[in-house]
Amino acid sequence: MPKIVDHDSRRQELAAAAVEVIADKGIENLRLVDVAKKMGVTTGLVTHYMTDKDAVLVAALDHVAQDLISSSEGLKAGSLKELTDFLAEILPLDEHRGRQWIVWIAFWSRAASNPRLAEVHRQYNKRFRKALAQVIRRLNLHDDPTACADAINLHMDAIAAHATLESEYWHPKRQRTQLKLVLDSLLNPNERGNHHEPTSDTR
Amino acid sequence: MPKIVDHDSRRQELAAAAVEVIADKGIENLRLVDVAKKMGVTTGLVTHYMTDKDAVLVAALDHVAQDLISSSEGLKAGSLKELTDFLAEILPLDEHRGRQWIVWIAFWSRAASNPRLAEVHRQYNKRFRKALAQVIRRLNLHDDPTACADAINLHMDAIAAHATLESEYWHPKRQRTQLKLVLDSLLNPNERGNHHEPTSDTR
Amino acid sequence: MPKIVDHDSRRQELAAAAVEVIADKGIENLRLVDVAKKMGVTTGLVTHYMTDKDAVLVAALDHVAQDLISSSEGLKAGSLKELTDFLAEILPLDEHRGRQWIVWIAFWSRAASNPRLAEVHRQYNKRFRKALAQVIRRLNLHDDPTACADAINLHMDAIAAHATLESEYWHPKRQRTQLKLVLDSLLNPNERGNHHEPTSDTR
Amino acid sequence: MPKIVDHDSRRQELAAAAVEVIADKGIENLRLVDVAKKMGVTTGLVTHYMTDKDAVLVAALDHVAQDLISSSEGLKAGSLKELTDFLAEILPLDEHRGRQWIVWIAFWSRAASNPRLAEVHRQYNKRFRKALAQVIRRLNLHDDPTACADAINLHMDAIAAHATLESEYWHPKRQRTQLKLVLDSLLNPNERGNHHEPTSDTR
DNA sequence: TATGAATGAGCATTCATTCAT
DNA sequence: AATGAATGAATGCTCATTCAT
Repeated sequence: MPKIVDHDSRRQELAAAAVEVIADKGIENLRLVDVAKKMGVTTGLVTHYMTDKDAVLVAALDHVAQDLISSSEGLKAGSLKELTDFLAEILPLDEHRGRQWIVWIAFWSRAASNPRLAEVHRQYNKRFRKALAQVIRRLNLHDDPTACADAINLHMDAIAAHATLESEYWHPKRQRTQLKLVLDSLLNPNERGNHHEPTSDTR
Repeated sequence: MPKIVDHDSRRQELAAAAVEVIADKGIENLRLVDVAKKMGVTTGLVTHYMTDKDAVLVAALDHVAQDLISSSEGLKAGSLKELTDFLAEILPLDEHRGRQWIVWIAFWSRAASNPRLAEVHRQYNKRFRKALAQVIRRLNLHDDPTACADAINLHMDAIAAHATLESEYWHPKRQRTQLKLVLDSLLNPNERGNHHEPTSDTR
Repeated sequence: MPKIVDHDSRRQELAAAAVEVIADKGIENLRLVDVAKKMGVTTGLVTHYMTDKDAVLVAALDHVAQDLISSSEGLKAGSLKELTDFLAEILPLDEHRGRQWIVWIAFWSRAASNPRLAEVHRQYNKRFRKALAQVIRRLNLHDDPTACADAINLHMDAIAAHATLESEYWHPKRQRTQLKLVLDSLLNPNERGNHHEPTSDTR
Repeated sequence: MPKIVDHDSRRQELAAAAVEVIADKGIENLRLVDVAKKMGVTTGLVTHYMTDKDAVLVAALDHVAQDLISSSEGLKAGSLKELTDFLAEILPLDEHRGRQWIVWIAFWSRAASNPRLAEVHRQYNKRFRKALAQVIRRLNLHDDPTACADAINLHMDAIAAHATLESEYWHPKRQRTQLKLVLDSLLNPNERGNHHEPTSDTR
């Protein structure tokens, strides 16, 4: 009997390898040979588990999104401070997070012309916004949790995107300050009474 | 006697054609042949005016950035309302602006592995932030104009990016609401006294 | 204790499966995986019983040739009519025969660059011609049985080949008419006295 | 202005080169690189004039069919003898004709799974049969010219096919004898009155 | 005996780039 | 200035074959 291999874990390894290559060379320079090399296998192995290059891209996007977003679900934050800290932990403040964001952002333009990638993007954003809205609602931080969750979702992406492009300007301290500035402006734990009418759209 | 041709305007036409192709097919599907076809000329013409494909990309990025940013410099906004309206005008609320943003965003990941593109990005962001900071300072909307300008710069990119990916969710109305939410939270024409200490960095 | 397996029957199954795949997809699209799939086994099984792809091809050709030719040996035809009927039975008048001929013909070009396949072809043609010549001689249908057998051998292949390519034109009725036309012209049960001198070559 | 090139003649050269390669190595071993090499150009040139490999195949088939069939149209044969001689001239009696027939036959199985190739095959057979039928009718060689033309069309293909597979057995003399045997049996310049009822189908 | 994981050579195809005209 | 013919490197993908289990 041949070696038994867990197909799923093999696909995860491939996705992880693809993520590394994208972080290193950019998505436009992703070659299946490099993904294989990074895993120490051959090109044939890659197409053995993935139907084609597109599938590798989808797997890579999904993999990195999982890493970035997963911890947000079931978030136990008990205060604005804790929420801020949690979000700061996701920002590209260190090498590892930086590489993840490079990959996440690399797919933005790709998704514009690739429905499958766009769908993955949509799903993860939706989950992230939902998780955020729950916390905002629970802690009573704003009377339009949906719009606020939207704003935070956007701002996280934006800080990260600019940090990958202008890393010198967007050093860790500035990222934190920026995050705090926006969260503090948007959310107010004590003084309620917001002039924005809640958005009814809850999708 | 050779035909007299305005080199600069020819290069502008090429850049504009490249922008169209990118908006249509995505930057990863940009072929020089298609750029030439869009202009009704041959491939040779493209390489006659541009040293190589990279130069075409730089020109395209520069072209679209010019379109998006130019109006912000020397901005005459006399109130928060006018600033908001001006910014809304830049958002991808219509087809034309939408295509411009697709292109601008397409270069985000590209810039990560291409210094020349990153440089263009940096320059335009800097100019945009500077223009915004001036208005904020002039109208006395916040006591840390730089950080606020940063936040707005980020948020504009973020709204646009998500709008290109999730156009259904980010319909024009939601884009406006989101913009207003953030600007109103950040900037306050009357009630001054901000708890953030001004950032000293002014680059 | 290892399972007891009849090697020969296993190889026959493989050959039959290969024949089906060729009839379905064409010989140039024959993949060993598909042969395995058709049998419900794995690729490894195929190479376990066949040294390589070439061996599979040879086996498939042999298998289909056997089906097409076998009944001709020891043919008991007692008249031109019976001979004609027998030959008609081999023609691609129905789905089953049609598929067999597709495969037989598929090997014609293949054999041109593959000695082993050419050899199989030669052997079966020789046996078929010999069987035909015997009948012609026995029934005294022509005084050059060899040349006549050649002609019939050729014509059977030709009708079948054209029938696979132009199935609409070469509908069953036309195939029969054509066969009868040629046999009646060539062979004459009563009126002997033929102006062709018998070919001496009997290989 | 660049070198002006006659696209059509370039495509003809490519087709001719492809024919040579097929005759040399068999259609299943046709590589575009070899076609290019045979012409002394590069692979890029091939795809510059042909959309893909399939187009090369179609062009090659068309090219060889033209060579084989063309002379039959407007055939001036004034007797059965002249018709026989004309047909003999087409048979693979020499190296050159032999190579052409190898290619023509190579496409038989290919056509079974490729509609475009099948169509070319059909067209040329139709034209050849039509040309033959005209001669038979003009010389009054048979009262069912269509069926006879069919028979001759078939028999030419069959002799050639077997000659490529069993060249030793089907030496030039046997090919001629076989052709004469069948033509003489089928067609009779003097003794008319055929027992076959003419086929009405004239397509 | 049979499996199926892994290999890696082979090949069509794409496309930026060059250059003679 | 502009053309477009030709190049050739680069790369995704296919698939026969090997081999450990």
